Amino acid sequence: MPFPTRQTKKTTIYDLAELAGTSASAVSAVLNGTWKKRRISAKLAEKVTRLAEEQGYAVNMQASLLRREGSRILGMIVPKYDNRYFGSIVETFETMARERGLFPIVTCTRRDPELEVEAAREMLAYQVGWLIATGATDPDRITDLCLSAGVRSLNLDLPGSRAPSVISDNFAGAYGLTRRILDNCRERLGETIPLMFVGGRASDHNTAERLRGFTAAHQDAGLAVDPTLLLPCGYAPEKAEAALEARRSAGLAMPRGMFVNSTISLEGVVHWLKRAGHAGQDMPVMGCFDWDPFVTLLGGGIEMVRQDVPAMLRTVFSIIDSGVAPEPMIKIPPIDMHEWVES
Amino acid sequence: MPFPTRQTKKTTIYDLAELAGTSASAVSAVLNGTWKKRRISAKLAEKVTRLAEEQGYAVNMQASLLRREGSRILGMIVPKYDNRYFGSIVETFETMARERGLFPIVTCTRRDPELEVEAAREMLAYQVGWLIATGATDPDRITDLCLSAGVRSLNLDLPGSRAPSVISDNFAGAYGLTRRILDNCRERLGETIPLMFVGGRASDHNTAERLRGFTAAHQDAGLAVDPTLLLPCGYAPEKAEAALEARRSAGLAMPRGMFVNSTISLEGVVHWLKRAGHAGQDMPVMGCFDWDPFVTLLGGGIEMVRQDVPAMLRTVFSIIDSGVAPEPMIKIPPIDMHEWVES
DNA sequence: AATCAATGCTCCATCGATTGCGCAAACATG
DNA sequence: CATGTTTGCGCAATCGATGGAGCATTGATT
Repeated sequence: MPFPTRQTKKTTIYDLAELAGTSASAVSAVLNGTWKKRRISAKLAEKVTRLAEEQGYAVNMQASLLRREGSRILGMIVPKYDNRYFGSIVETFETMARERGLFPIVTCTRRDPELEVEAAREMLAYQVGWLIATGATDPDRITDLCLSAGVRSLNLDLPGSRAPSVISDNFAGAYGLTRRILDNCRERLGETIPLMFVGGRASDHNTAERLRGFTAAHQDAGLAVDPTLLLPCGYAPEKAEAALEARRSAGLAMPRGMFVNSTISLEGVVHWLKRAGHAGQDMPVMGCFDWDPFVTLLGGGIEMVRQDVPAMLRTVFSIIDSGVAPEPMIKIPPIDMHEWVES
Repeated sequence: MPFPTRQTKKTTIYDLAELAGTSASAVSAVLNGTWKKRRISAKLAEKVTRLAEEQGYAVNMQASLLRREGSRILGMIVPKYDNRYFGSIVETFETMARERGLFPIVTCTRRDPELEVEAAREMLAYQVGWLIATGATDPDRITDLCLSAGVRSLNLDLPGSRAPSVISDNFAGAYGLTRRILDNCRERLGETIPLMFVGGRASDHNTAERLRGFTAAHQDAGLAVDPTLLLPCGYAPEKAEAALEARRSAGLAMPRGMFVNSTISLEGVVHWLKRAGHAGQDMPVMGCFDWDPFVTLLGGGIEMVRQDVPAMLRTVFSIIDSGVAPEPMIKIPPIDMHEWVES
């Protein structure tokens, strides 16, 4: 059975004006709440409101925004929806935008630099008032687009140099995480050993900072970082898996302690460990920069760092609300997550 | 250091017209590609294009869409971003919309019926051409809103009665999953026993269908379903955990086999199992309706059903492209996922 | 009764892009 | 040279909502 869907004409304020026997501007005033200022009687207001309800009227935002001055739209671009971190960023962003009567538009760019720029252009065409570039591969390119369109922008998660940036304190987070992994090594392996670092892009700021924290923690523990153990192979699970597999087929030993740079990389790491038979007692001592509930439940006492999304977005919105950022780069301390360990 | 961001005026086609020494309509024609039809010379076209580039011009979609007839915007509402299923729905939706030159707007309603309606209204105000209601608690309410606004709508994941619906074949998926769990019971426990059913809402179509599949599989295995083991307690992890804890404190025995109705419920279940000390050898034989990579890696041989998101969205877009649905409810078979088991 | 203020609304320009219509100029044809 | 035809572009109305300005009523005041 075919199932066509009719396409009726939309009700406008002119239709309502006709039905109510009044003018379009009166209807407009009633429906956008300025009717008291414009001295429309309560009686007419009620009548119009009732008619609007009956007719299922919805204001045409296109027309409304065209006429109004400032845009009520907030744009956000985000790399992926496949992990809890970005998922909660988007969810929190939408909630906070709506609390302010703003309309959030979010779009995902799949870590594709071309798509990132394309999406930013589209958002500008839709007259966003702000553009939040989350985890962008080239934040400054987006900032430039926004500047030339007269739109304010912010960087989130990954910093840029030409717009205010709100990011995690990656150095401190990585330093603490590394120390916790090393402590676990001492406890479980009886010795501290240089850890492997897997995942992320060496070119991005966050990975660089995390490597710096990783290195500092090693030094403070009296350990030298083993450069052959640094594998910033990208974010996709397959990349991490391939990097580990390459090491194995080169005859290199399995690392006994690991710092994994995201849950999405961890996915590849754990998969490889299972396939390679290192999943049980033989599992390395691990930590992950990012949080996922199932990782908590994975066993093996994996340490995690949970980025403080609510604090990050409170900061983002305080900048949006005030129009001013206190400093060009704001670092939010992440939260240590100790895995619940079987007793 | 304060970090203010300037807000310059936006370039319009009138600005470009002035710079190029031509009219706004010529500029418009050049920039929207209709210039050949309107017999604008290639020379002028090139000049305008160059100027637009230089000035960082972006069309004002508000104005453009106001004048144009059909909307190029697709709206989608989605309950949550906290699991792989909805994440991939959104990602696939955005990708496929963009492939068609359409602009996707997605918003998350946190399973809140009020917010759902509110979000739908907002989408209508933004003149979406279609509204895809994903996992809506009250799809028909949204359909009605759309109908009265003359906007076409579709239901995804959870069906409604007044708009075409694209959903998973929940009965078949649950039937197969239940059989697989029962098979694993025979293998690991030496006997097949009635399973527990945890998570979801008894009132929603999917949960009802899955319960039907669950029941049919029990019958076909010669087992009676134990009604005290049916716990459709909602989707939040805490709900599942609380339901299990309530059973425990009532002195009821731990089930030895479980059908969990979503990864998000599984999160609560696994957490409870760990806390209650049932995580190791004592872990029940489990299956989950939905897929998550870390669950694959969790151990314990958890069977999963992965809903076929690409197929579901291909179907959605074939309806959007053609404007016609072959039938009111289209069921997409989900995919069995067998956990990789340690050898 | 005349004046003034308050009340309750309407008129119309405007936001930026689109598009039907039409008007010159260039060119072709007989 | 007169009459089409093509090329190249501009004019002005339009989409729906908004808000400044202004115009009738009604009521209050002296």
